[in-house]
Amino acid sequence: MSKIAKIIDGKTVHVFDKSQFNWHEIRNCGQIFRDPPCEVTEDSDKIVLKAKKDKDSDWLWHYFDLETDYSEIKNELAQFDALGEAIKPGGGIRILNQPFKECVISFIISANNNIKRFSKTIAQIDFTNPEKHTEIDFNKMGCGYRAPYLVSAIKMLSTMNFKILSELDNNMLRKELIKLSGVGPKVADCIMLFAFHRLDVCPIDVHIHRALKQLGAQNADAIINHKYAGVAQQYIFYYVQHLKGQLK
DNA sequence: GGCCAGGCGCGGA
DNA sequence: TCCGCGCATGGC
Repeated sequence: MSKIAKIIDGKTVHVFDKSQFNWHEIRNCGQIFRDPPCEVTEDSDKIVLKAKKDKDSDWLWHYFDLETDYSEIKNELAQFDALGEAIKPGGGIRILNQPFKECVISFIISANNNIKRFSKTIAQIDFTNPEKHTEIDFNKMGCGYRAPYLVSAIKMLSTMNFKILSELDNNMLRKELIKLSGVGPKVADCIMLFAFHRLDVCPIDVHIHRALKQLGAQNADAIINHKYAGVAQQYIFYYVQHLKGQLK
C-alpha cells in the first residue's frame, strides 16, 4: 500500500506526501501541455484530487502514478553530482501515465513547434474522439503541415493495440511507434516515456545536451543510460525552464 | 522582420 | 543507410 496517497471514495484521492506531488511542476516539465483531468486543490496537510465526470479515483491513481515513490527515484538520481541542483526545483514532478492516443497526437504537434503555440492547438482537440477531426479541422487549429500526419496517425492508431505494444521491449516498441506518420525517434521516445511509462527512455534534444553540459555532467552517458534517465530528463527540463523564468 | 520552435518526411546520393 | 532540404505558423 502506497504511503503517498489514499483513495477516499470513487471520485476522490488524497495525496499526503506533498513533497512529491506538484501539479505546476508536473505541468511544466515537458510531459503535458494542458489542464489537469481532475480538480486539484491543496489543503494544509494534503492535496485533494477530484475526478471529473467520466473518470474515477482508480483512473487518477494510475494516471498520476501514485503507486510509485518518487523520493526513492530522486535519491538514486542525486548520486550524480550534476543532477543535485537540478532535482530541487521540480521535486514534485511525477511521470504521468497519459492516454496513448492523446500522447501520440500531442507530441506529433510538438515537433518543430514552440510550447506556447502548440499548447493552444492541443487545447482545441477532442481527445476522447480524435477520429472526428478532419485535416481541415487540424489546419484551423494551427497544426500547419502536420495536419495530414495527424489524420493518418489517428487512423493507424485504431489498428494498434496498447496492451500488445506494452509487452514489447524498448527497441521493438520504438520501431512500431515510428511507423506512425509524424512520429520519429524523438517523438517516439516521448510517447514511450509518457504513455508507456518507460522511465529508462530519455528523449534527447539539443536542450538536454546543452543542459547536461551546463550542469557539468562529465558522466552524461551514465545519466542518459540510467534506469531512471527519463525521470532525470524531466527534472532537467523543468530546471532549465525554471531558470529561464518562463513558467506561469 | 527574421529567426526559432521538444522534428520529421522525402528525395537523391 | 545517410545526408540535406522544405515545411505552416505564431512567438519573440
